[in-house]
Amino acid sequence: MSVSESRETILSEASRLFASKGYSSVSMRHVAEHVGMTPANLYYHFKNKEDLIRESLAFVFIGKTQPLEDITQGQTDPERRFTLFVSWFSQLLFEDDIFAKLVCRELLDGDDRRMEFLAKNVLQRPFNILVGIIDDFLETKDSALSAVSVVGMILGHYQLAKVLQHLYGDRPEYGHPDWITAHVLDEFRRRATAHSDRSDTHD
Amino acid sequence: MSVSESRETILSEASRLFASKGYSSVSMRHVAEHVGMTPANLYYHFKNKEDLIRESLAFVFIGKTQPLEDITQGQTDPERRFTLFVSWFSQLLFEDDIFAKLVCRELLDGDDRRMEFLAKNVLQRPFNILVGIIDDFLETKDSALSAVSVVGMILGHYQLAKVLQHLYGDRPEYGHPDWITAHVLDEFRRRATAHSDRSDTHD
DNA sequence: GTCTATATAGTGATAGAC
DNA sequence: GTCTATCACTATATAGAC
Repeated sequence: MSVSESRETILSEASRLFASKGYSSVSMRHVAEHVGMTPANLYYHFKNKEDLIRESLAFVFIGKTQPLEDITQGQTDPERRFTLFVSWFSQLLFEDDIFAKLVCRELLDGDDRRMEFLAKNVLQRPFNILVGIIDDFLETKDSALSAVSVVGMILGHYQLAKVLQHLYGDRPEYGHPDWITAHVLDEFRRRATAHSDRSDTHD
Repeated sequence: MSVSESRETILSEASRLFASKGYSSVSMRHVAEHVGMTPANLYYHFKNKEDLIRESLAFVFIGKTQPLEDITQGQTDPERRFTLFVSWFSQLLFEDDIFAKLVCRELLDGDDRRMEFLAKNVLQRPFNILVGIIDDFLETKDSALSAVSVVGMILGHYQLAKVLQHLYGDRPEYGHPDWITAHVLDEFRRRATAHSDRSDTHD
C-alpha cells in the first residue's frame, strides 16, 4: 500500500471512530485494529495521537463547504438563496453524521487553536454567505446574530432529534432533513423583509 | 466526614470535571486527587465509574427545571409567558456552564438509557410547558417542532458563542444571556399569533 | 470512612528488524 | 511501509488494614 493510500484508509476509519465515540475514548490501538494494522504503523504516518486527530478533522472538514458556494453563486432572489442555504446545511448535518458529530465535538471540546481551525475551514465562508443572504432577506437588527440563530436552530434540531422521541413519541420524519428544512424556513419566512403577505390565518 | 458530606463533595467536583473535560478524559484518580482522597475511597461511595457519572448527572440535573414552573405558573399573557421561558433557559445555559456542557455531552454521547434519563429529568417538563406556551403564542403548523426550534436556537447560540469571535471579531455581549434573550425574542415575536402589528419598517 | 497495596489491563509512544 | 517487542505510565477495580 502506498503512503497516501494507507494514510487515507487510516484517516477514514479514525474520523469515523472519533466522531462516534469521542477522541479520548478511541485509542491508537482501536484505530489500528479497525484498519488492520499494528499501532506502531500509525506512528509512521502520524507523529502522535493529537496529530491524527487534527488530520482527521481536516480530512472530514476540508472542502465540505465548497458546494454551498457553487449552489448560491448563480442565484439572485433572496428567498431562494435563503432556502438553498437552509436546505444545504440541514442535509449536510442530517446526512453526514461524521461531519455533524465532529462539529459538535469541536464546539464542545475544541481548544482555542482548534476552534480557530473549525472557524476558518468550516464555518467562515458559509457564515459570510449567510450573513449576506440575511442582509437581503430578513428584517433584523443584527444580521450576524441572526445568522447564528439560523445555524443554531438547524444544529439544535439535529442534536435534539435523538431525544425528541422520548419527549414526544417516535416521529421518524423529525429526523429527515427535508422536514427540518421546511420547518426552519417556515419559522423565518414570516420575518422576511420583502414578505409576500400571505397571511393565512389558522383556525 | 459523613457519608453524605463526602458524597456531595465528590459529586460536586466530579460533575465539574466531567463537564469541562468529558467522561472518558477524567479518571477516578483525577476526581480523587481533586477532592483530596484516594481513588479507592471513591469506590466506597460509588459502585464504579459509570455509577459516578450517572449520579453526577443526577446531582446537576435534578431540580434544575423547577424554577421554570414557579415562574410561568402565575402568568396568563402568552407573550409574557414566552418571554419568561426564553429568558429562563438562556440564563440557565449561559450562567451554569456545568449544566450546559453536561446537557450537550448527553445529547452527543448519551446512550438510549441516559437519553431517556435526560428527557425525563431535565427536558420533559420545560418542553411540555413550552409547547403549551407556543400553542397560545406562535402561529405554527407543529408546536412540538417549534418548541425544538426555540430550545435549539438558544442552545445553538450558547454553543456557537465560543466560535463566533473567530468568525466575527470579539463581541463580548454575544455571550450574555440578556442579549441572547432579546435577540431570540425578536426572531420569534413577529410570528406571534396575536401580533400587535408594530410593523416598524427599517431604512 | 479512609487508607495502603496490588491485581490486571489498557495507554501513547519508540527502537530496531524485515 | 509494516512488523515485533517493549517501555513507562495510567486506567478501573478490589482486598484487607486501620
